[in-house]
Amino acid sequence: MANASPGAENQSQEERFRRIWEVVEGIPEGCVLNYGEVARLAGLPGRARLVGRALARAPKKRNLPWHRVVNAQGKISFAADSPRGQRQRKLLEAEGVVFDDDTIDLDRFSPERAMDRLLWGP
DNA sequence: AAGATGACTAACT
DNA sequence: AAGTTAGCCATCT
Repeated sequence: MANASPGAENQSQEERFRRIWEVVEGIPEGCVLNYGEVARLAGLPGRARLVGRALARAPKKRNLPWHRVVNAQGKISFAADSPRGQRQRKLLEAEGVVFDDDTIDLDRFSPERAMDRLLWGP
């Protein structure tokens, strides 16, 4: 039988998650990327929501820098007063990401910009 | 099994 | 500036 096992259908989904996790792992310290961007880089354009799902289901074991993913407005996608929201903000601030009234300047803290800093200096 | 939900976003009011 | 709408689609009820 070609694909009667329940696991077979989940294979491609697992594959997508893995690609998303790989992209997130590639975000340098002190940088952030938004969900849509991560999706694009993972070869899944237009599927920002899938990135959120993938992060929610990421194995703890993997030690993903999940906190470096924020929404397209440069804001944390958890309520600012929620435990998760505060934890994410703390993690980011600890690596030098600056919040301007709950909002991060995505250009300033993009990995692209980090590369420019390396080449041209701050 | 069908409908709601959501760690989203771009495009419109 | 802030709210709504339409795409998105795997998971959860």
